[in-house]
Amino acid sequence: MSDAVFETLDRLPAYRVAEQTIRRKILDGTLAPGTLLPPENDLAEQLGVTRPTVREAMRGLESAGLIERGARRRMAVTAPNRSVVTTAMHEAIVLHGISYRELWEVQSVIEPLAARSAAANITADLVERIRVNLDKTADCLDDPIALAEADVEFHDLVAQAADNRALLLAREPLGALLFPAYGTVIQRIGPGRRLFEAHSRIFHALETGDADTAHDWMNKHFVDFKRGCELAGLDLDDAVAANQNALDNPRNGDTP
Amino acid sequence: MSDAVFETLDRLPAYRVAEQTIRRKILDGTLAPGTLLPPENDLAEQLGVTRPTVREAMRGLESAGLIERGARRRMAVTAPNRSVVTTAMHEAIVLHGISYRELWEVQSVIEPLAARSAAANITADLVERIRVNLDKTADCLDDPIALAEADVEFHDLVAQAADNRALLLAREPLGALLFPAYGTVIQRIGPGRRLFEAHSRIFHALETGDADTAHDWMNKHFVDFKRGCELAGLDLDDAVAANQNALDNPRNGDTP
DNA sequence: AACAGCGCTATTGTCATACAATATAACCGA
DNA sequence: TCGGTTATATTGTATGACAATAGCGCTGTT
Repeated sequence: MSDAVFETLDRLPAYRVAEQTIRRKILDGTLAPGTLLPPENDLAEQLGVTRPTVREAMRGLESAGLIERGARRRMAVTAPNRSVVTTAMHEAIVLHGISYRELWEVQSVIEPLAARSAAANITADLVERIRVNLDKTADCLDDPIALAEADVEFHDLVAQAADNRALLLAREPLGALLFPAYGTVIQRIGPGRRLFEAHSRIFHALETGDADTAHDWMNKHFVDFKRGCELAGLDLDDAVAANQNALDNPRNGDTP
Repeated sequence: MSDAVFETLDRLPAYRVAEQTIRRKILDGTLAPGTLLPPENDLAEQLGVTRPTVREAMRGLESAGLIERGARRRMAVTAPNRSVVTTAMHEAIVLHGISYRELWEVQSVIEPLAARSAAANITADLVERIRVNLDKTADCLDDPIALAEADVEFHDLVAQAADNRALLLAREPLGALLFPAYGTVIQRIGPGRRLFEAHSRIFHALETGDADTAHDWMNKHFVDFKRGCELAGLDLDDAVAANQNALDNPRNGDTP
C-alpha cells in the first residue's frame, strides 16, 4: 500500500463541486454580499450541469447562510446570519450529548468578559433595554419559564453591549441552552432572588462604567448558578436538552 | 396594521418544509444518529413530494452535517462533525469583517480556561503529542508559515486535553483564524522565542498538573501576543483574513 | 462447508423537459 | 403623473428516464 503510485482521487458529486465552486467565489470576495447570483438556468449553463444539479448546490449554500432570496426573486450572496452559527452549534451540542457542565465552564469565563467589555462600551439604548429586562425579571421571579426567558435575554443584552461580534457568535448558543436550566432550579428551590440581585448589581455596574464590578458580579452570578444547580439536585453532567424555541426557526433570526 | 386579523402566513417552499420535517425528527431523537434514511423514492412518496424536492431537502441537511452517506449508499443520520460548526463560524467571521481584536478578546479568556482544565484532565497520549508539537515548534522558529501552523496545533492540543467539547466547538474557529496572524509578527520582529518559551512553560505545567501556572502562562502568552502585534505594527482592528487551509475542506474534518 | 467469482438489484447521481405560480418590470390608459 | 393591467423573467415542482455502482445473493468449485 505504501508504494502506491496513485492516490485515491475524490469523486465528488457534481452538486458538491458546483457548491464548492460558488462557495469559494463568495469567500474570496469575488462575489461580495449583496451580489445577485445569475439565474439558475445561466448558472447551469456556465457550470456545465443542469438546473436540478445547480439547485442542489444552492440548497447547500442556502443552508450555510451564504445565499438567500434577494431582489427579483434571485439568490443573493449574504454574510451568514448569526442564527446560522447558533443553529449549527446548538445542533452539535445536543446531538453530541454535551453536558451542562461543559457549557457552564465556558460560559463562566465568557460572560464575565462580556460584562467587563460591556461596562466600557454600553450604549444608552442598551442601558434602557436592560432596565426594561430587569423590570420584566422582577415581575416573574416565581414563573420558571418566563424567568428563564428573561435570564437568557439579560445575558444576550449584556453580550450585545460588549460590542464584540466574535463573543456574540460564540456565546449565544451556549447561553440559549444553559440558562433555561435555571428554570428547573427555580422550580425546586424557590424564586430567583439571588438571580435578580446579581442582575441588578451587574446592571448598575454597567450603567456606571465599572468594569471590574461588572466582571466580578457576573463571575459570582455563575458560581451561584452552579451552586443553585447542586442545591436543586440537578446533575450538571446530564446532557443538554434541545431548546424547543430555537429548534423551530432557523434562518428567521434577528439582525446579523 | 395593528388590528390585522390574519398574520402573514409563511409560504415556505416544499423543499424547506421537507427539510424541517426531517430535521425535527432528528433533533427530537426520533431519528437517532446512525439510522439510515429511507431511499429517496420512499421519502418522496411519504412526504408527498417528488424526488428532486426530497434531494434538495437532503442537501440542506447534509450541509448542516445532520446526515451523511452511510451504509448501502444511503443517507444516514449523524451528529454534526465539529468541522461543520467551525466552517460556519469561520465563514461568518470572515464575511462580517470581524476584527482580530474581537477574536483576541474572546480567546484571551477561553485559552487560559483551556489550559487550566487541561492541567486537570490531560492524558498521557496528549502529553506526548504536545511534546512532539513542541519539538516541531523548536525546529521552525524562523519559518513564519510552519510556525503559525505549529502554533494553531499547540493550542488545539491543549484544548483537546481540556476534555470539554463545548470549549472545543467554540474556540476552534477562533484559533484557526487568530493564530496565523502570528506568522506576520514573526516575519516582522524576528523569531518566536517568546512564543516557544510560553508554550514550554505551559507544557510543563500541564505535565505536572499545575492548573494555576498553566492558566497564568497562557494568559501571559496572550498578553504577549497582543504586544507582539503592536510592536510589529499590526492593526488588531483589521478584519480577519480567511484561512485558506480551512477554506478548502469543509466536511473532510477530523474526528467529531 | 468455506469461498471466490459473477451477475443482479437497489439506490443514487444526473439529465432533459415541462408547466404552474408569482414577483417584478413594462406598459398603457386616464 | 399615476393606478391598474399585461407581459416577462425566474423560481418551484413534477415526470420520466438512464447511467453508474456498491453491495447482495447466487452458484459452482475445492
